[in-house]
Amino acid sequence: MKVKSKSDYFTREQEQAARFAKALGHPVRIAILQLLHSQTCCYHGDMADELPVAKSTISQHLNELKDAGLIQGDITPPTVKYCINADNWELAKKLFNQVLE
Amino acid sequence: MKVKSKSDYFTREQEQAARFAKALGHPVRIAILQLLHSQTCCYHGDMADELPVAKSTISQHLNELKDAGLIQGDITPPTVKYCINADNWELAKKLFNQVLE
DNA sequence: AATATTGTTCGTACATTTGCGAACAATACA
DNA sequence: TGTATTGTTCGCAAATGTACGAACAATATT
Repeated sequence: MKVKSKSDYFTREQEQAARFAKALGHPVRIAILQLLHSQTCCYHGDMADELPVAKSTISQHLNELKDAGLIQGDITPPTVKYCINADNWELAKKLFNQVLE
Repeated sequence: MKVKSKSDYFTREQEQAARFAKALGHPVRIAILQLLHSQTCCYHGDMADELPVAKSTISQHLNELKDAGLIQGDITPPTVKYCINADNWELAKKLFNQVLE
């Protein structure tokens, strides 16, 4: 007998808004997004120089932003150039504004 | 000898944006904000009826939203009427929009 | 083939978050 | 004074998040 799954209680918009918000919910990730947006610093290594955390930690934060769809990586070894996913960023802003109409 | 504290690496805006975002980073809390905004359901008990979590869990989520400054509670025992903190909600939206200019 | 550069993954440790039911507090009512 | 009603707090368990250095992978350079 099938019990109503938890994901049925929330709309896709609610889940998506929460997902985006969670990804933004750390100062390092906010800073990463701003660095990416400034265009002067799209490479992982450049960010590691700017931010007060280990590069492995930055890798994790980059992954979370990537999984949330807020950024995308352009791999040309040995460097990786990260960019903001403009479409999803717009979507995120739209959802946030939409939460309270 | 004073070592640079971690909070010095991020601006107040970055910290505040991350704080708001973190508070929004859960479907239940998104739903709570929307229920509050709909005005038909400002009491804790009403939310407990709508949401698929225990009332004690809702209490925790309400506290997190309150601590983040996104809502405020109007206590008239035995009920508590929660309302959105409009000023901070505006600030949050402003900060989110401001993150990427 | 060695070496250097860039970034990810792994292993570990610790803190925070999420969730529940039980117990508690505070008021209103019988 | 019982007894509902409404929410919060407590105690616990499990999951997730944060952070680091070491090890690894992939390429470019010597």
